Amino acid sequence: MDEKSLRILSAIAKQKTGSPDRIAESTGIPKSTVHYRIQQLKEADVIENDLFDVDLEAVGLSITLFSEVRAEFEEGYHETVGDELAEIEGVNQVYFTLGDTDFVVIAHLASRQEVERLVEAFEGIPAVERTSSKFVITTVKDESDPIADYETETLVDLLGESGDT
Amino acid sequence: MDEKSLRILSAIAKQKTGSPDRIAESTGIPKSTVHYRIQQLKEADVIENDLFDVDLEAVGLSITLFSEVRAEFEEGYHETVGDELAEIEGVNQVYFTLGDTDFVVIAHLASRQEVERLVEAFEGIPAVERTSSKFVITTVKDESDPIADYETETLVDLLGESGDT
DNA sequence: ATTGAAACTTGATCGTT
DNA sequence: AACGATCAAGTTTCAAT
Repeated sequence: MDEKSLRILSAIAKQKTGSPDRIAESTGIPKSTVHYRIQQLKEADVIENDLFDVDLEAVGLSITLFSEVRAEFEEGYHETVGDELAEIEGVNQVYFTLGDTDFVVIAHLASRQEVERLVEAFEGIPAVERTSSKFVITTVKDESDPIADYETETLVDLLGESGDT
Repeated sequence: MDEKSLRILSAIAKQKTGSPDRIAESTGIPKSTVHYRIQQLKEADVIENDLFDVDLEAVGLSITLFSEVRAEFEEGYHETVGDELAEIEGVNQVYFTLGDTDFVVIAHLASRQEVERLVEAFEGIPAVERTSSKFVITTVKDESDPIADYETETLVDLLGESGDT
């Protein structure tokens, strides 16, 4: 991972396209080189896939639910609980966190009924002790792909430590 | 938004590609029709853009930070505070939530120093009262695009209410 | 590893139903 | 609005550096 690859990644994120042509144009790097690099990045699983940004409102998933799920567990139990949470229909993200050692669950849902269904499902898991939920009123910012957030040079600085091609 | 468009959206999410060819192949809908529908969806801003999934670990952004930011404010102040939070370098998502009426901030960062910088930046905002942060240890699930999570038929059911072409 | 140019694959367009 | 055939545009490969 070197400066050139980061410039390409940054350009992809900024222009929100992976087209070799457009990336070549904006970076000044020839398109066959861009292509070559993107291949490498895919092979190294740095880039996983390309997909579309979907407007959640437009498809009816207008409710964003944050839940903190606290669970009582023995050693290793958290993986099981995490997986169980992840499998619930409608759950999009599950994080196991340090500190309070509980789960943060994020879901995008279509109706209040869906919310109720989810909370019930959470509490249906034996190990789950307590859940607390909050709804999103306004999404101030949703830049799920963070690469564009950093200036290329910042990234280069940050990555000065690990160095392999 | 009808059943056919949803089948297409679902296929896009599942196969993680927007290629008319591949969507046509998997849905049985002719590719020129798929193309036509995707155009419509783009025009209606249902599909916003295509982009790449980037492995955050691989680019050095291995720390995920959740922060709850509580702010004291008068009427309308929350937009200002939300924007200020969103502008901080490294912040990826900012939600204003109901219930405790505070902000949830999600950031992907490269180092502890970055974490400290962020927390300081949060607390540098005059209206901010209190912040509490937690780190992600394990990402159990990260399906940022939720469409694939729902079976097509579930989506069709959910969308039975609103109907425009 | 990089590149320019050639070869090919794919997405976008057009005309018909 | 849907679709099959056509065209334009794009990506991928190749050979040379």
